[in-house]
Amino acid sequence: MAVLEDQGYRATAPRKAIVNLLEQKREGFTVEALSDELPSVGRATVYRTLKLFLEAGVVCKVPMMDGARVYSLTRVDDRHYHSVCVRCGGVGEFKAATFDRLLRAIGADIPGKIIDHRIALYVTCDYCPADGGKQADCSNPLIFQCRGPTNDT
Amino acid sequence: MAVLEDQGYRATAPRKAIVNLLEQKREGFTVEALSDELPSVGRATVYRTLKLFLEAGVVCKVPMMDGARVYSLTRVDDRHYHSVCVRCGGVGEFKAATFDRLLRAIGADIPGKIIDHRIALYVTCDYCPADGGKQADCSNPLIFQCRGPTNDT
DNA sequence: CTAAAACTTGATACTAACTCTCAATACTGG
DNA sequence: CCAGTATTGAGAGTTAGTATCAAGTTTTAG
Repeated sequence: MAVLEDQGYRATAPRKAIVNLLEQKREGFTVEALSDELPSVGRATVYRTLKLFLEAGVVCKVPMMDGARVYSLTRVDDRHYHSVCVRCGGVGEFKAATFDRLLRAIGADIPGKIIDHRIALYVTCDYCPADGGKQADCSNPLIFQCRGPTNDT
Repeated sequence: MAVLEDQGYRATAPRKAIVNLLEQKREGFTVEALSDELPSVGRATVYRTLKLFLEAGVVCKVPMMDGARVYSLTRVDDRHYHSVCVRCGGVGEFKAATFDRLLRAIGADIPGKIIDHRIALYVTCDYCPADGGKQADCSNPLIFQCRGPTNDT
């Protein structure tokens, strides 16, 4: 919220309501679903606000395995990658120095310069009830740290 | 085309027309755009055919930087990654053993099992006319081989 | 070769997911 | 409190894609 105010946006009631709801969500969500949970807020406003949040970095847009794209609250501020559990739907964020380094290395092999990338991993997380229980039952911490095999720091 | 017949589909005129057009495309394309270029083929058929081609592995669905998803003819048969030039729009395919290996390693750091991934790199390719000329002028080979830094084979 | 069966097509209707418009409302600084 | 700016909500409009179904093709059995 403060992030928005820093950028000159107002902290209005609808926006607060949305942030509030976002903070409780471990799964990615569609704008439509969010809107349904906030009948007091107009659909257009939810769309507008999410777009605003995306630009402000408050949320990330994450591709699902079926190609659908959902939003997810940003938990790790700087450059990170996403993992999505196909069972509980939890959207995790992780940093991976190795990935970063590898991207640079690959950049050297590719006839061109890498200026951006899109990376998402689909997983079955260890915290899911094995019986495929609901997302709410999953204690996945959602934030990981990956060292990778060649980390030498 | 043969791929389709192997799977029991018929090689009909519309399908041939579509494959034909695809082979000339270096850029990713939307179904809509393709359909415009094939006025003799119904829109629904183009959609159906592309979906069929996607399942048969004849084309890939590649995310653009703005989130739009376009199709692109498959040039490398087995597991590969995509690079998209943001200038010429050329969709390249490359294999990267390092990536594969790294994914496995990261899998060990993540509390869960990686079952799939989505990776795309956005580049400015070296073959583009520096003045940002058209895609047609770009001689990007579209297929690369990336060894990466830790390749020991 | 012929006819029935199976597959494929095209036109159109329909749906989902947004975006746009604009009058009404809420905030803010002075 | 007031004027000016930002924000909102409702609904119309757009875009991309799916569903339906009668008509046309291709294949297969005879």
